[in-house]
Amino acid sequence: MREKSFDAKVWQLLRKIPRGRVTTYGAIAHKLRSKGYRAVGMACHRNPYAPIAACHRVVNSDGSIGGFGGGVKRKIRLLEKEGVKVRKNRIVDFDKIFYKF
DNA sequence: GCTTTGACTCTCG
DNA sequence: TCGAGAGCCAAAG
Repeated sequence: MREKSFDAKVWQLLRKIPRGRVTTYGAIAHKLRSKGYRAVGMACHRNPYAPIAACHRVVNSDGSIGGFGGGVKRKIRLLEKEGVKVRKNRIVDFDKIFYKF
């Protein structure tokens, strides 16, 4: 695996996130040796692996949901369904469910 | 090939 | 706790 665009790498990483766990754009960017936090977010938005890449499991560094194509509410709903508790657009026990690569 | 945009993050008040 | 401003990277036009 190589010769892939920055976005492709992001999608590959997202798919590694276990269910019930969340990560941050910064963590992904750091893993990619880049500071393109924003680029990571765009990769999710442009992600063709919608159901494969856990774009909804990626949140802001503060544990806030951030944004989601289609509605943040939708993202929260998915997270709660996976076992992640969300309170006022913020992840509960974010430090505990935070997935480190 | 340069300019604009975006699902971000950090710092200051 | 919340709001505003500045900085960084990559893809699309």
